[in-house]
Amino acid sequence: VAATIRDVADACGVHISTVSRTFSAPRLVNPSTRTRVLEAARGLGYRPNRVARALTTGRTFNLGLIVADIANPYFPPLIKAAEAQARQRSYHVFVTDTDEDPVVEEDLVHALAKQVDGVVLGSPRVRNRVVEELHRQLPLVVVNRRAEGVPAVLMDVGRGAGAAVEHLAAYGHRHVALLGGPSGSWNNRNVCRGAGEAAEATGVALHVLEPNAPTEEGGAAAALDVLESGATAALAYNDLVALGLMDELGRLGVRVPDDLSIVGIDDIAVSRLTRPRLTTVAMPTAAAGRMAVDMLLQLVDAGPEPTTPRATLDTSLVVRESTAPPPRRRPEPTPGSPSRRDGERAAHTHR
Amino acid sequence: VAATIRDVADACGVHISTVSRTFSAPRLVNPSTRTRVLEAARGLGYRPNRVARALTTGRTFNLGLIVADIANPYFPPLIKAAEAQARQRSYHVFVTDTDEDPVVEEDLVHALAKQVDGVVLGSPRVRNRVVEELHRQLPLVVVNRRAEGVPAVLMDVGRGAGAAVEHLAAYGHRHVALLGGPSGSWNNRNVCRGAGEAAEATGVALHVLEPNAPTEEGGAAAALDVLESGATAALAYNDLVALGLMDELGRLGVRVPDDLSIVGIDDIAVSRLTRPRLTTVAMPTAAAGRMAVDMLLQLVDAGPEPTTPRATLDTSLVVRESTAPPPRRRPEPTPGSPSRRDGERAAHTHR
DNA sequence: GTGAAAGCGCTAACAC
DNA sequence: GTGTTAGCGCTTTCAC
Repeated sequence: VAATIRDVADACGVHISTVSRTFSAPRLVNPSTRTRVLEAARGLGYRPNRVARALTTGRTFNLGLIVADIANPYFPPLIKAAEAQARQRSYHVFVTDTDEDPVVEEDLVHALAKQVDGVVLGSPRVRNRVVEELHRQLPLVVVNRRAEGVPAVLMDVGRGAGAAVEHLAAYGHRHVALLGGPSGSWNNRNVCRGAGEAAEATGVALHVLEPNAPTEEGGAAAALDVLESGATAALAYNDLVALGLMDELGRLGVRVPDDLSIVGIDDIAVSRLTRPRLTTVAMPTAAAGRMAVDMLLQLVDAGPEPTTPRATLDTSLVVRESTAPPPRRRPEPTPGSPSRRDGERAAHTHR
Repeated sequence: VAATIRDVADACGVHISTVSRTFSAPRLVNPSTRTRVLEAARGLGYRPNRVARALTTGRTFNLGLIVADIANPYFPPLIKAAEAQARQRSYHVFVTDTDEDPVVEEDLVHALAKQVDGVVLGSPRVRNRVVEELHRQLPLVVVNRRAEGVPAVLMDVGRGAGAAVEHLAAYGHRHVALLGGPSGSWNNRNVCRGAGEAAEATGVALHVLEPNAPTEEGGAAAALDVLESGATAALAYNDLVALGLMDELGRLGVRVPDDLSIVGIDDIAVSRLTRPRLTTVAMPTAAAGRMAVDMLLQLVDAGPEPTTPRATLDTSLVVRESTAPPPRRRPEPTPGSPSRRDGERAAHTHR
């Protein structure tokens, strides 16, 4: 039902190549015929078919952006910055979510392959081997991952995690629990490394706990483990985990920061709105999104550089209210505090 | 550099159509040649070019999902549900963000047009005329918008807003401030209507304030207006606005709910983590996402139905801790409380 | 400045 | 079951 280039050509008695030029290289066509074509096109509601165009030119003017979990507030600033940057260069960004599943992630790159001019892989969950392999098949920039020969935007979370541990040590904490994240995540390895080194340097005992899901639920689920570990402070893989933990501790009658200190990582928007406000390691996600798009576009326009670009952005510790000196006695749950997360929900709904 | 269908055909001495069939209609080709083709394909790293395929078939097996602001936690559950539903039917979802800009929104639909089999327009900001026009050009399902002849998934936020006002009235509030949202939003019109009707019915005076951005910043910016309005309670266009307002009121020394009650709309995940926990109107966003994809796929597979489907989902008031009876005296800001949002940030960063 | 012709990578009748 | 042919909508040499 949509008008094609031929309809427009017929409508104003020119060859299709003239119509084509009017849209892709207007300067090559006589101004008067150009306006005639444009008018006919408008009358018919014609728009060049981007799929057909892509088939001949090999260019789509789309970029793909793949993230592990779009519901994690960590990603939106990165996404929006990437989109803004791309839009400025007349590219569109297609965002997709892998649900933290490496298989889905790999599948998505392949699915996007010919439909975009390049892909930004945000915090990949696939293994390095796969990243390198994918990079051979299409322009690829990776965020928070080091892979051989693959352009990358890195955020120095190791330092940030280290600063967090030092901050806790300075308060006098001697036992810190570390709530790990996805094992496929470069980010997580760096958190562990950075925290570990700082712990060693400051003589703090680091209790590394099994990773749960990197979500509020994961954080809530870890509450008892944290208490049992005997730690007086916890460093969480991300703010969501920290917030979930903090909330669950509240239910258990453990006060933050009086009984237990908590540090998150990411500095998502809401961390500033909770009570207590969350102490956290701020990640420069917007800058990372912008930069990833810049690198990708350079890759697309100019081909692979002789030297693979790699940018590392600084993180910084933001001290708010969820950290304090350790209590005299180790924290314990107050028996009798119910732990139902949605108790308030069932009772009051209209109709 | 990527292998084409011809490379595979040559590699195993068959015609390209046989290769084509092995991928799009395997049952039509002899099992033995099929495995030969498959092996050659694997050896060459061949994958059918989805763009080329789309050009002939007219089908991409992609869906577009356009949202006003991906950073608004209202959308992710809808997005994830839509993706899950689509994935189950082997479709991919491309998400894009309009930045609340109607012009970008319209442009995005056109850009997506031939690259997807249909689009879900989540909470459109464009005018109805435009929605109807777009619907004529490609399969389209709209969320939270009624437009002539356009399939829609609606959430009955009017009722929810009404329930919120009734809840406040029952507590004894007589003056309620209403913080409106984007004027292009059907949702906002319904909030206003629902709240207005309930206010009338319960004898509550509704103070409708100028809409700010539907974000935390917008809510914070409205704090003084709310106080000046003389209201003892506020209903916000969404949870983000409510949370921003609540936080700013805290800075001004106004206590929630003791001095002022607040009700949000959406029930985003974090509304359960703030102190006080936010009373809000829960929106069934995940169900809406699922349903929108179902409708769209039906539209794509079966063509337009004789009768345009329209589903309306219920909303429900979730009473938490941000509402209470009005104070004896009207709330006033405590002079001397500074209102710097990021004051804590500048001071403590490592290096 | 414009037309003619070839072809991007694939599918879909239609023969055989 | 497989090969042949035409063509999806567009761009891009190459002539004129």
